[in-house]
Amino acid sequence: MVRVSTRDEILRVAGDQFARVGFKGTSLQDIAVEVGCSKAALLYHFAGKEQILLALVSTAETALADLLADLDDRDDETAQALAIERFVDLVLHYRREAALVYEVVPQFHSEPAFYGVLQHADKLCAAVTARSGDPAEIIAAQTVMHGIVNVAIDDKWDAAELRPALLRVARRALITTPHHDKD
Amino acid sequence: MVRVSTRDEILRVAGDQFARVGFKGTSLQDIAVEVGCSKAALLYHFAGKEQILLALVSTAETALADLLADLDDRDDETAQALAIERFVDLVLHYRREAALVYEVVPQFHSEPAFYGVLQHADKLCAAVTARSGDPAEIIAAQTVMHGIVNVAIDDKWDAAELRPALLRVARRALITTPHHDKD
DNA sequence: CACTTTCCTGACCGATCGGTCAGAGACTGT
DNA sequence: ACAGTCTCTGACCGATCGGTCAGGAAAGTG
Repeated sequence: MVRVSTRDEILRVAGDQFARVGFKGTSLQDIAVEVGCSKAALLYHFAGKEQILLALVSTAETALADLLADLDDRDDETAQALAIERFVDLVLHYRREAALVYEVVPQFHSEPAFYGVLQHADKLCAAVTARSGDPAEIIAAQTVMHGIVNVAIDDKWDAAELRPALLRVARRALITTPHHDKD
Repeated sequence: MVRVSTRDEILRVAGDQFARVGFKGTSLQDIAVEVGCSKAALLYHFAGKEQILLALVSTAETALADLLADLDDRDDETAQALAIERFVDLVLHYRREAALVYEVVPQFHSEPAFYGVLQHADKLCAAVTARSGDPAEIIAAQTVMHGIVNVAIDDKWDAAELRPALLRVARRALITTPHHDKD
């Protein structure tokens, strides 16, 4: 039996609920019941409901920052290919956190605490368009990225099945260089 | 000054709010304030909060059913091309309703009232994959469709700019026939 | 004119929301 | 044995939630 700290368990359960039914759609009571503790215990570990979300988002923000750092000294085409692959892997690894960044964070559009992660998401969007700046390419990138995050949330498919399929659709939709993608 | 019925105004405002911050994230009070009537007025026109959502979704369901009917007697490739184009136009015309179908309805997974529209969405998904049945193609279709709906919600772009871009990304990602798409 | 229907309001209801607080139990170092 | 810290609980708080209800203003209808 693995000993998991209550704090980690809260984050796991809350991330799952937030991603499935939204921030407002999840009550502290819901989380507490699934964790198996009292509502007051949640508020012992976190200063408030919003702080739980913040902790989850900051996990995603760190992962996103690492990804962007690896893209820095590459040329546009290499960075684009790498960004696509790393983005898919990131989303598959942090399914819930990614869903939060793309689904619930935008609802807090005036919250300064989320500026960082949204800025990172914008940079990543630029990377997967190979910094083209073309509005149509940006729209395409956002379509694919939002789509990937959405599909990754529901557990109809597992990661092994999802990864090649998502990589293929992303490359088809986003890479415009003459040579074609391989499966 | 155009006279709009309170009922239509409620649907407009509620659709907007539901799509932006979710069903649970929108209170009847919020809707009433923006409509400019009392909360009780909402409940005079609709039997409950959920009935407002239901009315909005049934609008989408009707539009979706019309789309599917046009696909019936076509061969797979023609139906696929038509489905993609009609889907984009449908989403651009019913932005809020489409967002509801793809974002908030799945949160009510056990609600029989939504079975119809979800079934329609599944059929449409099959159509845009040219009925291939290949899991990878289904994943691709769901990615693109979810992405399109997501991008269409926020009003960063207008329909005129969005339409060609969405059509292009959808065709690139989903059409596998040897001949390529044109812009 | 009286009568009905349509549309809407303000007051109110119980339930649930996020959050506070005093204190209990377990463990640690002295 | 004692004090202190960490983790957690049950009782409780004011605010807000979705929803109900009696009744009023306005507009048709006889």
